[in-house]
Amino acid sequence: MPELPEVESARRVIEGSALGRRIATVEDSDEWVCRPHRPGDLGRALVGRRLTAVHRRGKSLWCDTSGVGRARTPGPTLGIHLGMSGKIVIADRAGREIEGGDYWERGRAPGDYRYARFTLTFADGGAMILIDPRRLGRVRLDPAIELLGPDARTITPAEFRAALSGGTAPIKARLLDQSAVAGIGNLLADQILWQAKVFPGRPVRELDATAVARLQRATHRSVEQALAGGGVHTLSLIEHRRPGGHCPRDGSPLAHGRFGGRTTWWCPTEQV
DNA sequence: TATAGTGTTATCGG
DNA sequence: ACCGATAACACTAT
Repeated sequence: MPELPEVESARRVIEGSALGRRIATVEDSDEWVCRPHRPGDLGRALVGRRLTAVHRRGKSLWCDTSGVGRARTPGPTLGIHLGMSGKIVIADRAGREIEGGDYWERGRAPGDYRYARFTLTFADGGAMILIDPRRLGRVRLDPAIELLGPDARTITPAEFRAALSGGTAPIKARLLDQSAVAGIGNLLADQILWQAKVFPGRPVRELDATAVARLQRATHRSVEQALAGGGVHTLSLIEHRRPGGHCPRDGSPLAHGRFGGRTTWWCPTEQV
């Protein structure tokens, strides 16, 4: 289930395997995932076009589309959000599947399309499919990407300081606020706070400059480690984030509670 | 059987 | 109005 690193691997799969193929049919009948569009809207907008590029900011993906036929005017962008249980599957011409990242701990058999919520069929016979059991993902045209904060992978120190300044929210709630910093989910937030040795419930206005700097470095380090390791599950705190788990640095029993509306785990001796 | 869950957003309350 | 907390969304796994 995707946070920034998993969404980036889905982006790379689309980039490597879906660009340039002409869209022949669109299955957009899931009115919840495709809201506010009506069934048929996405098909009318996309059939005959090709995906020409795929971008990511935070956990949001969007594809540029070509003009139809010889028309120069590009089409709308196709926005995709994976929600909590979304996954991109690409089938090549031979029907073989490439999955968008291995972040689904629970395996899915190739060819299991029970939870297909949106499908582009290409003229060459392949397809790009959004598999999403919980239907918390989203597909829509021309999504408002500008509402998101700077991407957590590339945010600058000045942008990071601005994102954390002002307000009274616990730092964990602010890290989860996609309009402040885009891409940090519940697990990544716990890892970042643990790495920076900051208590998740600390109000942002109480953070001094050194804590903010530690948080920024921890954000970059955690994102890069998760990208290299194949997902947020491979991060050190996350592997111990369960009942009976201990801090991988000092061995203290981990504490858990609720901040920003989400279950939170932390080291009660190091995170202050 | 009851509950929690790696995300987002509308709504509620201070 | 601003800010933060909460419930709802739909479904699966424990």
